[in-house]
Amino acid sequence: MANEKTARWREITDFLRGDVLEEYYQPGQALPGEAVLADHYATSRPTIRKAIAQLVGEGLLTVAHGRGTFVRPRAERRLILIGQSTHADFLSPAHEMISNGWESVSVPSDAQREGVNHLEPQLTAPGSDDATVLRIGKGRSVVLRFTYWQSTSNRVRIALHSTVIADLVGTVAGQGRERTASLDVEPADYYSHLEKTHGPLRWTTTAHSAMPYGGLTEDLEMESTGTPLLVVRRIMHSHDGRPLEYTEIQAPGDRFEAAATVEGDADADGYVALRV
Amino acid sequence: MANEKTARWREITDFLRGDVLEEYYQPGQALPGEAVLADHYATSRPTIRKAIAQLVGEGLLTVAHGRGTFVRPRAERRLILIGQSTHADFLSPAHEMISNGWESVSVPSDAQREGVNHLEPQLTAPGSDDATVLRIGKGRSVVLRFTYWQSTSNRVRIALHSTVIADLVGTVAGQGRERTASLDVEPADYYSHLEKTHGPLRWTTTAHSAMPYGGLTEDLEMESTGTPLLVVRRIMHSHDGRPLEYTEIQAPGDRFEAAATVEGDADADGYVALRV
DNA sequence: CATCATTTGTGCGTATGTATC
DNA sequence: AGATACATACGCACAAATGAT
Repeated sequence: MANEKTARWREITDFLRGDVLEEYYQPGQALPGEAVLADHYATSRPTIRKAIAQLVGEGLLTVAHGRGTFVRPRAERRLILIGQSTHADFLSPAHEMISNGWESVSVPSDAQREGVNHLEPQLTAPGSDDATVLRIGKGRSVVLRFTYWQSTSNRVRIALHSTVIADLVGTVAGQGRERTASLDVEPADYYSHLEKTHGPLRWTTTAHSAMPYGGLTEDLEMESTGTPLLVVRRIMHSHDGRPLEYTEIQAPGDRFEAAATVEGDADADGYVALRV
Repeated sequence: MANEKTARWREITDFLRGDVLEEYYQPGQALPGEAVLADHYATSRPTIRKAIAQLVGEGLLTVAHGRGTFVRPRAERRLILIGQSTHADFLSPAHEMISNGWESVSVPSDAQREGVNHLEPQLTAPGSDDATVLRIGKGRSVVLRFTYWQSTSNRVRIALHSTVIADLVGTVAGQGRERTASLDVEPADYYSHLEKTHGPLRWTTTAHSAMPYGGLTEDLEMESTGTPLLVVRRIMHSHDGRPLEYTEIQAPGDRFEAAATVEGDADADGYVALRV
């Protein structure tokens, strides 16, 4: 026997997914209310809600409080060109991004970061990602800069972080909580300084995906679930291969893609968002 | 006043996420049982389950029926090198991937595809993605090949698809359901044939992320939720920019990253999985 | 502007099933 | 076999957002 019974909510998930993929419910269209669906499938509202939650997690539906459940339209993805020959410091103050259709925005999570402003260099202990990527111990110090950019054309946001090993742009004395530092180099001069002291520089660019958590979904104004992040990392290496700095771009995965090589005319309109 | 009340399950989500990120619960470690947590936070089991479900969706926890809830360890990511100069046909029969540490595997969803075998060229109507990427109408035909590869070293899987516009490798007569076709070119010769007839070829390689759905999570043996896909697409263009074929790689987003440029010695061990 | 119907969100209780050890 | 832990499912009540009246 052993009837291999599938959970009711999974069955309903499959039914609804089928209806969405076959465009029985079309993009942007509202699904019947939860009560109606519960009635239709002869089940309870919690079971329907579970099925819907699953499809939201798969990126196929969005739910709007008080309005209804909708088929999520697929957005066009803009390109982040990676592995380019030029390697600008996107976190340099007054970067040319402003003239390229981006504007700096403040985000909800700014409220939690008292006294820390966008682009203001901040001396801190490395996070575990920082420590791994830069191959340093947790006892060392890094200079952190970050900001949020919003495209003026379509309001899509990205988060930008830069992490530099602190010793390279300043003098760090002591360690742990006793640590003091004087930063000898202006942020605008970081890249040229590092080129002088550790060049010729080499670069590694990677793209991966992850799920956003905490306030990031709100900061980037993403759908709360069902949208992965596209994370682009560019690591600056010294001439002998030691990591010096890295720039991380966090972008909504439904609105951006990374491209290594592009077919000719794609460059034309606002299709290319960033050259990394 | 206006107390801005946050939902209880969100508060608990934040508590638990903090505990995980600060490694109060360490990677691989089990959390207390749902009943214990419910008691600890003076709430009910469904509320605890909702918080846990959220963190599973964020990729921080995994739940094992009958065993417990665990902090998800972070796996190393292997590289998919994109934008390389060589452009092999990964779907060619007996491709050298076998000698490079990959083996072909059958997957659960094979059971649903009656009569269709891996790597067996299949004449079909283009899916909506195919139609968009290849810039053809739904009325045209394409030749589809696909297979699943598993790394012999760490058992990680990827899915590979290739879609060729059917006219380019065979003769299609009629349309719609009346369509018949004779494929004039052997799959092993697709690339050389297209080079001859439409070369010199040009290539575009992109990487994006998306949420997997349907049987794909099982086929790739991914965590059922909380893991995005990394999708790498390589499009073959004719000398005059017309898309001819495209190869799509679907990989678990927690196990792979795409890299455009790599720092020297990364090549050494099994770190580089694929050159696309 | 206020009200009301509709729709989704939150939360608890309860019962039972199934997997693991 | 029994204990423990997670999974499924239903019912209920009330809160909050939305849009129409």
